[in-house]
Amino acid sequence: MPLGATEDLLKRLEELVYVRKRIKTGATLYHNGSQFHALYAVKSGFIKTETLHDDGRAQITGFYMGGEILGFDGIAAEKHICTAVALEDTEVCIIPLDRIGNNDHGLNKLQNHFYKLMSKEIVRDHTIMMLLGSMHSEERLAAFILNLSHRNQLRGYSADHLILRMKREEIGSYLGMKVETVSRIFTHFQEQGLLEVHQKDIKILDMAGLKNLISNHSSKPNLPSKNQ
Amino acid sequence: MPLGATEDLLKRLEELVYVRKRIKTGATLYHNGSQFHALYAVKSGFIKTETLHDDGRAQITGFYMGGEILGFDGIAAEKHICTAVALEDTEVCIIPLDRIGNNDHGLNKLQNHFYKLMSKEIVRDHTIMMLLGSMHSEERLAAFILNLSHRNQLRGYSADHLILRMKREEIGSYLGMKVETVSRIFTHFQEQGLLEVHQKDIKILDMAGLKNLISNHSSKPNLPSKNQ
DNA sequence: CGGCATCTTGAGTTGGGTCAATGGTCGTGG
DNA sequence: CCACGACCATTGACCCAACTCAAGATGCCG
Repeated sequence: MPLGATEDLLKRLEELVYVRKRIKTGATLYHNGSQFHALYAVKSGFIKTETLHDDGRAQITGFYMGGEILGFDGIAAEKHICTAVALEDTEVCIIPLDRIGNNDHGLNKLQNHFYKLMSKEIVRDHTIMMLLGSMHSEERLAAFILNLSHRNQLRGYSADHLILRMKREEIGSYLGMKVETVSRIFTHFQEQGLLEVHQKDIKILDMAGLKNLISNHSSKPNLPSKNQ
Repeated sequence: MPLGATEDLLKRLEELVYVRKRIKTGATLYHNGSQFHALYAVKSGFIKTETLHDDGRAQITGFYMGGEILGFDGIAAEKHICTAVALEDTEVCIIPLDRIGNNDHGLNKLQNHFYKLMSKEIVRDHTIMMLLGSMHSEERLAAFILNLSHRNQLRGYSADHLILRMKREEIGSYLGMKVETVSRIFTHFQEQGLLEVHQKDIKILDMAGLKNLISNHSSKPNLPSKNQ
């Protein structure tokens, strides 16, 4: 989720909210069903959120890296509807939501910021719905890589060198496909000269080629619908 | 999107926000890319929102009926990222967002309500990601029908009699499948004695059977992932 | 160096897509 | 009131993208 110029917000938050928390690789920050207490801003590290279905199926709903905020799902019912797990040692800032409501200190802008953040999360979700609902596997993976690249860049890192924090299975869960498919597509992209892949170390060789893959490919399920 | 006991909020809004708007069948409330001005509460009627991809592909991201609020996607960048189209003659209340920010009149609770509504939208989106990412077509359609039924019930109507406001193609776009598949599954459900289908008029004959279909069926893409 | 987890690759199957034809339903005009 | 045409829904036959199952390969950690 590209947060853009949220840096100022984060700085202001740091002044207000000094409570930090460290989560070790594999540990959970909150659980599906647990009471909602606060939002969390990722300081460093990497977190995945996943929803569990009754029958055991899981869907990863998001990956969060430095500068991004998670936990918005918990506000609605005051309990979380997904589980947040650290994929590497991670440090978060805890943001109790009531702080945001009490705007005695001219924090009105903060409120607006939060509306925007939540809206951004909604926009992100719509993008993923688009991915899942109307793109082929190759397009989804290309879009995923490009998104990670973009976020890497926003955080001041290279746009064409990524180190994946999640395993293939998790990419698959996020993008709605099986591990084997993810793996095959990585191989394929490498054969096409789009990527150079060494396990979790990815170099983007042909950014334009990847982008092209998304916009030019033909449709899967749906055509534009001119209602009426 | 089940909004539950939002009735009181709507009532209070009505006092504040007397601006109404009527949208005829097929007309749009706002467009992809247009400036964000306000949120909209559906008074009566039915609205779909759809995102357009550059290459012409479309994905329907939501259906909104009486008592539900749309437009949250526009807050982030102050422009809408989807298009809202009325599927039948519809009346909405216009909710300019700045009203929510200015809480001189003890509207703090209103703010919190809005956080909750946005969070609910996020939760809803996660549910759909789950649908699209890890369920088979039959399960998706079953979940869709059950969701409509539930919302119908919340609004005081029958739980087992629905009149679909959208066409098959739109259901397909929302659920990530083609019209033909939607149609075949309706036929199949009818053969199974789960539904009685006459065009857009749907009677649910076996609610339990539909629910069962969702939780008991085996997985498609992903198994639970016990990280580490 | 061995054991375990993750990733890759292959072969075979299938759910759902494509294409094409038919059947309903509704609104409009003669 | 009926006929025509437009749009939508259904059905069938065929096909392919992605899944399943089954080895291997690779890498990691004790």
